[in-house]
Amino acid sequence: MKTAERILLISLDLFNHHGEPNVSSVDIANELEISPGNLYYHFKGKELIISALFDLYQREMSKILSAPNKDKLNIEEFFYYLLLILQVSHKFLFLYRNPAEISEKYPQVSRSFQRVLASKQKAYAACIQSFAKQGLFVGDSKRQQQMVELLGLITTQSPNYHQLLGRDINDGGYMYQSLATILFSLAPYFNIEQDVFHSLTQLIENQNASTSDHQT
Amino acid sequence: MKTAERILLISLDLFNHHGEPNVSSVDIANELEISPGNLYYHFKGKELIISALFDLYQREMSKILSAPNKDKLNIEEFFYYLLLILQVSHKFLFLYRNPAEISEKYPQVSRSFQRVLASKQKAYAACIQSFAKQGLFVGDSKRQQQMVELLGLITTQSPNYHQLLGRDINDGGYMYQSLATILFSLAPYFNIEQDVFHSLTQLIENQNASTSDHQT
DNA sequence: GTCTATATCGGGATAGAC
DNA sequence: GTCTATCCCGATATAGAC
Repeated sequence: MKTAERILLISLDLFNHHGEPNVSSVDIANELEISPGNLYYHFKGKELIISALFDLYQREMSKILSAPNKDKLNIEEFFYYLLLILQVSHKFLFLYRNPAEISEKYPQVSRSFQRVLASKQKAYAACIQSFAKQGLFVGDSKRQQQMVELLGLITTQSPNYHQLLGRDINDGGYMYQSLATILFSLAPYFNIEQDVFHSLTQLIENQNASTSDHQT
Repeated sequence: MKTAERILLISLDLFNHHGEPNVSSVDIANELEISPGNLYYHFKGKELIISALFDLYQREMSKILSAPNKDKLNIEEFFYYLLLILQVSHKFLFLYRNPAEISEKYPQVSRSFQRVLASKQKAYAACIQSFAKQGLFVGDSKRQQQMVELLGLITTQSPNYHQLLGRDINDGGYMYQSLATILFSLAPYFNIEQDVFHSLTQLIENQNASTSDHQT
């Protein structure tokens, strides 16, 4: 593997685990067992590493966002869609962790990030609207908007929340808990058969159990 | 006002606005128009400032948490209770912003913080349980737990969420939006008269409007 | 209590040899 | 492409005068 690529992968890993500000260029170089000088040959500063990582994130996220045919989405597809989004977000966790700092230190990245998130919200809105049209979601436009807001909150902030409470988030088990929470909030507004709801619940719980065996 | 106290107040303000890691001791000294040496006379390092601030937070928060008589809580009281919690959290916003970093740099504070949050979750659970006993909340214990989880997520993470989307959070207007979101998620599981629900919605919206006139 | 001056340290950044 | 050596700078921390 090329050095430049290795740098990005290791940096991503370190940023996700320790938080971007806690990782210095020297840390990255040490972890790779190369010299700081060499690191700077490939990326002239942490800022460039971060924007390269952000580009990766952006590409992966927009691929997913544009994927579903939102005209006749069903509920299982929707939850799978949410899971994909959670997984990409998890892969680039560090971006979600300190909005205040990112926007102070890397305003460029921050603005692009906000655009990505805005299009994510738009995609959610499209999904809910599609459900409403199909008669699956029962609620006026204000409630639809509330639902979109709640989806955004849960999908972007649940890792922070779990970490705040001191839970281990590295294994990503929190993602299934997030899906369960979404299902919980969504269900009352949803016009779905009991067995679909039930099987979806089971599915999420099983996944959750399989990743969280060793948690508190 | 004593210098030590002034230091705490200014530090709190700077931390909340710019994020703790972006504020150096010199910044604090400059803002106060005192010398760095003088600052160190009062607090030997940022760490001590932070734990002093945390003590203030802890005291204010536990006063609120212990306040309500949870035996026969009504819904209006509950929302007022939530508002108080949101307000204290907002006052000490910086604590909520970077769980990863706080826990790496100040493990002591981080652990105490987790204890406070745990007791907050307990208080939510007690409220929901009380509602359930009064027949106001309709849902098995699993749903009650989900509700507690969602309350925790919304009340701790909504400022991060709004900031992530680039919204201005300094005026605290997001708090009413959070209450609206909570009402939205809670309502379907709640057995309340239409007019109570309606007046509560109105109340929250009016408050929201009065703070968010100048927002996007 | 408050100041000035200074020491120390770590991260960011670059030059030049290999 | 990679290394070593070095520089710069900002943040932390302390000593000693007033």
